[in-house]
Amino acid sequence: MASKTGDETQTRVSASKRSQNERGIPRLEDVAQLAGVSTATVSRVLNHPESVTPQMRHSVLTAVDTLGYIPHGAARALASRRSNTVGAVIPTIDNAIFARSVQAFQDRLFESGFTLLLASSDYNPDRERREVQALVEHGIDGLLLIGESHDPGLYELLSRKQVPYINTYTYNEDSPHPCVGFDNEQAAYSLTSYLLDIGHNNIAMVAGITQNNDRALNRAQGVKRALQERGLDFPPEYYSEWPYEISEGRKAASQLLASPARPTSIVCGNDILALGVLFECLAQGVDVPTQMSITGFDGLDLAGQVTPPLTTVHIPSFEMGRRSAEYLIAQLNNSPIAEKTRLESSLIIRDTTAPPNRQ
Amino acid sequence: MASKTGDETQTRVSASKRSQNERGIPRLEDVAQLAGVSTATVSRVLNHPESVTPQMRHSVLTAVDTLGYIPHGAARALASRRSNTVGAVIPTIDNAIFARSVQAFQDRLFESGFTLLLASSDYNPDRERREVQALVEHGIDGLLLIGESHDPGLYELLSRKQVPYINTYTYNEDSPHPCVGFDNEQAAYSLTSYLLDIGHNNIAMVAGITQNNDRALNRAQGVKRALQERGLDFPPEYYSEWPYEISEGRKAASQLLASPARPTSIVCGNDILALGVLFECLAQGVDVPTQMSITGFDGLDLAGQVTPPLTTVHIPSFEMGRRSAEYLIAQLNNSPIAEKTRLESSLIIRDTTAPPNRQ
DNA sequence: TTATATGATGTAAGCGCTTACAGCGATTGG
DNA sequence: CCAATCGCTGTAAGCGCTTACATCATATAA
Repeated sequence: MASKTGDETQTRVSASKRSQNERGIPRLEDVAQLAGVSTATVSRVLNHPESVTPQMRHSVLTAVDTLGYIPHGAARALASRRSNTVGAVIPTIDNAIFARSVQAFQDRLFESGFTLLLASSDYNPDRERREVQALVEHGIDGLLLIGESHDPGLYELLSRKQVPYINTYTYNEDSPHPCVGFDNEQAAYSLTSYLLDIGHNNIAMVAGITQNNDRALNRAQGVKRALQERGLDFPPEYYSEWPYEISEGRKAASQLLASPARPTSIVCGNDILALGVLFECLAQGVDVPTQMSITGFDGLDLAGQVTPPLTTVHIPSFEMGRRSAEYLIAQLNNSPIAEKTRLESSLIIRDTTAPPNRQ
Repeated sequence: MASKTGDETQTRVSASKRSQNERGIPRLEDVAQLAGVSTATVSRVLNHPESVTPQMRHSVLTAVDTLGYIPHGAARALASRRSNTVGAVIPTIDNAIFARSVQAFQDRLFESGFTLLLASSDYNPDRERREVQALVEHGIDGLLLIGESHDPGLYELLSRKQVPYINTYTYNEDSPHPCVGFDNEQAAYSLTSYLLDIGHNNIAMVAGITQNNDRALNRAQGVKRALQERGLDFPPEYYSEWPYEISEGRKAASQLLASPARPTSIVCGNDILALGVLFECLAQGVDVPTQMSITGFDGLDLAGQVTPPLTTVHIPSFEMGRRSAEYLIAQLNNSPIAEKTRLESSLIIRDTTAPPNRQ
């Protein structure tokens, strides 16, 4: 009866009921037809298998299989108001640290049936807003952002569209936004304090570009606070900002090394910059750590492999990714979950730091 | 007249015409209402602005603006059979080389209005197939893949769904699949020939894992071919395969260095492995290049920054990403474009290679 | 002037799903 | 024994767009 082409019932709607899929791609209706059930039932076995008898389930699944049926995501999203897609906009894809977070984020999402839509903004807030808009248009159910300072239009967009989001790589008690991260300022403060404790009072900083980058800014602020607490400060030539590239780190170091009053240590905004600084020192025959102490930030694998291995701050990149996914999943299920979670970073003291060489 | 809630016309279809969007999110219909035009017109100004009078365009755009309207991607995709979304599945996100390609790929797509859906497979073909399936479900218009050897089910899926795709990081004249890439085998062959030419005949290889990785396999084959051409071959302990990690490269090197008959040079499957090998040699006091020559593959920035800078093969990662995007865009517009494009890699001789030290 | 082409807009039928609701047979309680 | 309940399945109304087609006003040709 139902297993034939049949569309006798004079529903006025279905003037167009193509008995077979044109274009050759099977639709849910084709599955229903082949299994001899209604489309509703097919939809149920696909989405709520427990609400259907085992034999139904079996015959539908068989039909799905023989047709090689693949659900049409857009149609599904339109009808269910859920895309099972989550977005992430990161400053750059070309950074192992973000990569690790994103990997963890994606893996956790995958477990729960979500697909990740990834975009990068190249550290440009305007581009970030546009990327977010594109993602929102594509119907993402949730969004991951790096850091806290974003274009106001971006936040407005999200609230207008009621898209749950999470800021990561940052932790700010007083922020109105949910976040999963660590305290960059505090971490930089501790790191600098360690340097001060072992006797350095001649500290320079090779910072990242702080404009539009709250993480870089907070790190620089943490360093300054530690200094000021001991009555110290940067002379102007001891503080500079650079893009996160090894070659930039080298340039920064070469400036500092050429300075009449060399610092005894260089704090860097991240490991990439620190590696550049280290390589330049080595190239110029400046011994590390006896003649120069160097610190990084991020805890890249690489930092532990170079000679001498780099003193740095390990940040919970994996955990941030995973927890961020969990936050969004919870939001989407209306499960309770903390709006902010603070993770710890830790100082890893290796061989690029030592007390200064008193002369 | 039309600017009011009005739905007097007794169309039977619209039993449900909510005069205003519930849930507060404006729909295209709300824009039409506010602008006093039909939904078709709004759709036109959004998608084919040239087909509409300037004043129409203006008033519609104004309405879009005041409502903060954002198109609903799923609905658009369903109606137009185009998602403006392109997928990419890469083995790992945690590799600067893929990152650069993906960046270029994304940038080019962005120019043409596409959004990138990125996934990673962790070098696992089964997972790759599942990721592709998820992407296809989400309605991607095209797909980028790394390498040529993929699960047969994956290829079948793509052809059944008629999704255009491109293989990259590989170039194979005889493949039935479209590709944009370079010849890994040939590049490895040239590299090895160079080593042979400067006098090495005691060459070991620290390869990547070749299972399910045609690039790694081809590189290993290229090395072997160069060797065999001169009547040489690997003794068993001179060839081994390792995951792409610096620490693995160190382990590999430490085995080789402990061997009774040390090679005079080590060819590595990629730069990461080579860096590990280099670091281990340095740590063990083996001078590079006088006591050991080392080569990498990929041309990471980092490779040129370490001391001594690494001899490696530069691969056209940026170009591959960009060209791949162009291939897919052309396919989607039915524009003519070559099915295969061969790009060049180039040998970069730096300071980790030198003639062997005759003793 | 009238017929015809032209260009801009409106009408409404879907795109392929999900899901509220209705229907129906089997079970259960009184 | 009948009504109420329960568990499963089917019916059909959308979800928010795009686009073929119809319509209408205006320009053009004859």
